[in-house]
Amino acid sequence: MICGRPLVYDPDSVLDAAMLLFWELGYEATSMSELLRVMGLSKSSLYQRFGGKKELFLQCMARYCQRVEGRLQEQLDEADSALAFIRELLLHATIEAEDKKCRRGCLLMNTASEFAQQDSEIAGQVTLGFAGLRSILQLAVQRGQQEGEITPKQKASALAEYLLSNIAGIKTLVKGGFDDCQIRRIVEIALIALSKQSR
Amino acid sequence: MICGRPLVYDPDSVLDAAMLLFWELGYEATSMSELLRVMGLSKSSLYQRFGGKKELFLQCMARYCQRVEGRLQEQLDEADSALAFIRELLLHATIEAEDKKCRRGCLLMNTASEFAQQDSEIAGQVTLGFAGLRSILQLAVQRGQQEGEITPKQKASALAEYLLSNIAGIKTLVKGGFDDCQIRRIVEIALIALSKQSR
DNA sequence: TGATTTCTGGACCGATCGGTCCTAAACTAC
DNA sequence: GTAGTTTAGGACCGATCGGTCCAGAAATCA
Repeated sequence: MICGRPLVYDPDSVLDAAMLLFWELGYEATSMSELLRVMGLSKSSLYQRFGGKKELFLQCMARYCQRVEGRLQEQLDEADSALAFIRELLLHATIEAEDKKCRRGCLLMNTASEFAQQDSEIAGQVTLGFAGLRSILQLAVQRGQQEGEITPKQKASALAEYLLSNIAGIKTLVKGGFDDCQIRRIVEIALIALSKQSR
Repeated sequence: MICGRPLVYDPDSVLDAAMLLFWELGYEATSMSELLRVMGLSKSSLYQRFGGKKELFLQCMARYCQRVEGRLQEQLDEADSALAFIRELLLHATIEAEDKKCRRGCLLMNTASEFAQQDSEIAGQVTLGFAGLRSILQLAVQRGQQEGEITPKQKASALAEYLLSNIAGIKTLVKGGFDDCQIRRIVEIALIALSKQSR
């Protein structure tokens, strides 16, 4: 049995702290020294446990995606109707749009925007994250179609991608300074395309 | 009359070079040394003429917004129908979605995403840019309503914001790796909300 | 020609970047 | 106890960051 000096920190919680900082500032604007500060551990501990900055970031991304997907799946399961779930999801951005400061948006969207396709590893993680969200949205759309609240005239996959696009767009506008009233108006229009009367 | 040594560079064209680099890499990931390289001038010239990195960036932003707004206004004026103009605008992102590399998106959206509301000067420039785009989109929607291709049941301003959101969302998905077929499907769904039959 | 003005090239600056490495501490197994 | 193993702290690294400054070049004006 191999067992040396025990850790004095909880790997999960320090990873959460790092995730929050990356989420708020973005990858480039986050320095290792700030990460060390919020994670509360020494340089050698960070490098030994998590690798370098990029590796740490990838772990944060994976953790973020996993957590978001879990939460959404849960909310979808508990929702009275799939359409209500989708509306709440789109309206979620209004929370950040109400108070001005600290609009961190969505780590996945932020990363897609910051890196585009410049780094293959990060692009891969972004693709994974998008696929995860897309599949949950697709399930929601399919359920909505069965429940009769969403038009069956469009493929569920296409509507899911449309919704993903709207989430990304709304997050961007909130970051750009849009307020919650504007966002609410956008959401209501965005939902029109889902409605049964369309086309 | 005061007149010293003449400039050996064209201020407009070096500003364009800087704009392209910021556009491709984002603010944080762009270094002064790289800017000097692509602009082809010496450090003292850059600092004397454009101020520091942030001032240079703000000038690039302003130039970008001004140029984009001009181009869009022109295209709208020349368009056969306002709806056709809007469709083309949304489909514009498919160009970058066709070939994989170098997906720089839109400098304005990128900046909104990178800075959120963290820097007041930059946030102000982003707000200005959004307002400019919004007003052009609103003109287009109004014209489309007059032409009978866009529903009069929604306010033009709300539809304009909805379109802005969709542009932002599509740009983000393209950066995240979506291909042109997926984008085309999203655009067609996004346009449903504008159609006269809706609601 | 000389004075004045402006621009250019690059030396130079402290600070910070991400990252390595070495020593000591804390634990288990024997 | 001692050996073996893993963690923690922090000194230290070269590179690069954005930015300043100064000497000299190139123009106009007297």
